[in-house]
Amino acid sequence: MIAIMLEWLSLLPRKQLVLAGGAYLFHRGDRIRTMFVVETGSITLTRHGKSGASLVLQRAQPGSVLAEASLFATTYHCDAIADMDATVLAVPRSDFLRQIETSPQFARAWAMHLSQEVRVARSRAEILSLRTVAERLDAWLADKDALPDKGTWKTIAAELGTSPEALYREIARRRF
Amino acid sequence: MIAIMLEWLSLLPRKQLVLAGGAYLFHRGDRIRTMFVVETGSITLTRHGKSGASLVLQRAQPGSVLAEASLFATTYHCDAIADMDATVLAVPRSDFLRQIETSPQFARAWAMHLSQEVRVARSRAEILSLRTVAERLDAWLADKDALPDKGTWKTIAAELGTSPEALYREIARRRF
DNA sequence: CAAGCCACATGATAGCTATCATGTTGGAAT
DNA sequence: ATTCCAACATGATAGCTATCATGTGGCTTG
Repeated sequence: MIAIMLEWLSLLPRKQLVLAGGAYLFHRGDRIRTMFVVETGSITLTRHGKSGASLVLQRAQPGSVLAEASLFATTYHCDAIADMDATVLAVPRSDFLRQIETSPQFARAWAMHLSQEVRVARSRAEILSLRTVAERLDAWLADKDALPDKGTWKTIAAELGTSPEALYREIARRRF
Repeated sequence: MIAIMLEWLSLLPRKQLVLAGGAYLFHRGDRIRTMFVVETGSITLTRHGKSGASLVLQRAQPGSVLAEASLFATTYHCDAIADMDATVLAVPRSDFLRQIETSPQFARAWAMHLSQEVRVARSRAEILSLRTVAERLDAWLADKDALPDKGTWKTIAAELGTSPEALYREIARRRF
């Protein structure tokens, strides 16, 4: 029942863009004409403040839709840069909007996608608001009900906002 | 341009529910028939794992829609409890769905609401993944471009996942 | 106007984690 | 089978923050 936007996009006219690592997909202020979905690699959306400080808004992995809110804006409010070599699918925004308006199934899939992203992002934020690695792992497990698979722990550590070492230690502590 | 779902709901049949602090609005496993919006007070959604560990999925303040993903599920996957005395508006899910299907404006408002929530939650998660209070405040400022108003610092501290004292110190440090 | 409360403020200390260093191991590739 | 690499593992240390304590000032309330 997990809707994959990539599949739905196969119904729409689209182009593939190839980006070298470090290349910009768009800049803040650019006019929005297109919706993007990451196919391979990864794209990071960053907002830069006046003071030079910056804030990551999204780390888009394969399958992720970029800047969902851009569907309803006229210009981008952030920069998009390829962290590594990447490919993205580009769908004209007008086609995307028309599809939402004319296909109830597509509109439903879009709403489900957004709801899911909200749920995931909120969970992550709540986990990260916990203070110790032990608490964060507990909370993560409340959502998964099983210890993470070996080979992926480093990734989980990043998801938990901690260092791999700290996670190794916490897991080791639980083997008794 | 900020869509307030509460306003849109005035178009739909709805009831007001009054909850005492500590009361459950729904339990995991309950059949979903209704969409809720918090009017006053606050409602927390919590998922409990087998091991006894728990994860907060959402802290809904006035104006927040509860468990947006429940629009497409048959039963709840979490518990909803009133942190304090609260009132919520209840809209039959069938009416909500029909409104989305029949009113393009409503569907658009719903999609905008979801996009906004995604953006906010992702930003918060990225801020919380930073290690020091200084970095978190910088990131927060990149989004706001101004120091927080006095009288709200405690709230900001919670948003930054830190203690009020730590935030006071960091702000004090910047007054030079 | 006095009392009370709450946010702001700052010092001291303990505790947890990031980081660096240094192995160990298991699987992939040749 | 040997090499190579990345994940897993664990020790030591420095640094940052949570927490407790204690104080100050402004605003509300009676």
